[in-house]
Amino acid sequence: MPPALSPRKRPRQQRSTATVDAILDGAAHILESHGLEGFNTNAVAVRAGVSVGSLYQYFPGKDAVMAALIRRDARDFLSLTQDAAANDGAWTAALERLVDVAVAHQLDSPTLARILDFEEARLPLDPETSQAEDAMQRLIAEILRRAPGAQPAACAEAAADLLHIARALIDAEGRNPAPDRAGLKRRVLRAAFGYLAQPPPIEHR
Amino acid sequence: MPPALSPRKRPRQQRSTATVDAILDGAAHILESHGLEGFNTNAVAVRAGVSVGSLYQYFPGKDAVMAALIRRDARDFLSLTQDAAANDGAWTAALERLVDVAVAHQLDSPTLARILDFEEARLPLDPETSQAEDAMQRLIAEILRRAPGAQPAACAEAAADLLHIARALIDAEGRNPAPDRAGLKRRVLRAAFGYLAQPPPIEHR
DNA sequence: GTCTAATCCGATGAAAAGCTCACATTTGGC
DNA sequence: GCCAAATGTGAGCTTTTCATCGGATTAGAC
Repeated sequence: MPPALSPRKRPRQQRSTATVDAILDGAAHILESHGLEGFNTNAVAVRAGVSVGSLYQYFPGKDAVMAALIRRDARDFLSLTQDAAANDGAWTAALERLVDVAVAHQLDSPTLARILDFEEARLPLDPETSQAEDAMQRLIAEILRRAPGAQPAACAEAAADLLHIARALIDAEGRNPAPDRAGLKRRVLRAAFGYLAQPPPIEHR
Repeated sequence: MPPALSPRKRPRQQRSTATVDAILDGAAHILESHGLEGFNTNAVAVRAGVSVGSLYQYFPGKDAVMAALIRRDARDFLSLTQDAAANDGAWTAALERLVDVAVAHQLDSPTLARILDFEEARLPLDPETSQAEDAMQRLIAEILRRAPGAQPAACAEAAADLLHIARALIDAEGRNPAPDRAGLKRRVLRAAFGYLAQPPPIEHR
């Protein structure tokens, strides 16, 4: 039976939460610098400055570390997103802030972002992660509903599409050695507003 | 030293090219059904109905198998693309055919497509693959130049963006158990034509 | 039919990675 | 200070995967 994904033991003292954090930081660092190939429990433990044994105290296996990393990232990103989506001002301004946040977040560790995205599709994601994912999508849909002429029913679909589009463009730019943030932002906004302005094409028979 | 990526030996007889094909088919099948985790040389050989030894006759290591798979896929996709981009009719019709081809190709083996895409970012790609990639982008850019009011200089960037956007949307739909091809096509076209219709947003200071 | 080069085979060793466990150390409550 | 519970350690066992090599088999030229 493959090891489970949920944490093995909950840290009770302060030092152990520090250990868990160190492990996640170490994992993130290794993924960013050496990719999935370099990601193994021994390397993560060394990088985190703890022993493998400690790692296995809190995580039943390496996939559990990955799942925890995904969860943490989803949490962080949702939090940033919620700040950016504050309900004041024009909906276009909110969308721009959202793009800003996404660009900053994903371009900060482009390789890591890419890997987490990939792994998220493979791992059965825990409730908290999928909840965060849903919340983010609803948040975007809410903004889209503030657009004049928006069809409320179609906003969920549009939100999902916009998320995927933005991720893809940022991700591609992140593979460049010297990403052009301003140009990237311009292109993401162009794609987003273009998608929204475009009346859905007529279905062919 | 990690094994190289270029093929080790070129097949000379008919049966050996059949072996190489079987290996690539086996690899594709395993990636589609068991993902990257299931992808190891022994499993590929078994699935291909050959022995590991034969695999290593033609590939110096598993990454070489992956590289060959990526190369074959790029070749195939470029060929389909070239057919679809035939220079007759409206540019919009050509773009629609392109989307059709992309949807069909990528939705045929969604997991495989996703993995190849991911691995392409990791592996140093051989000349033929990057050449095919370039050709495809130029092909799309050519179509975009036929659009009225198109800025020829900006078409390369737009082509790259459209490729990424289409890939992302198809990929996302491919993760559904029952993809909705028609709806997907509609959304991809919406994103594409929307992007193209949208005047690039003004740069903020 | 014979001969040579090409191809194929798969047991087997080497290497890497996953994971455990017996024991050491630290913490916090009393 | 003392003690129980929590936490930390890392050598080393197990499992998985990579890759090779000596020898068997097959194809195609003559």
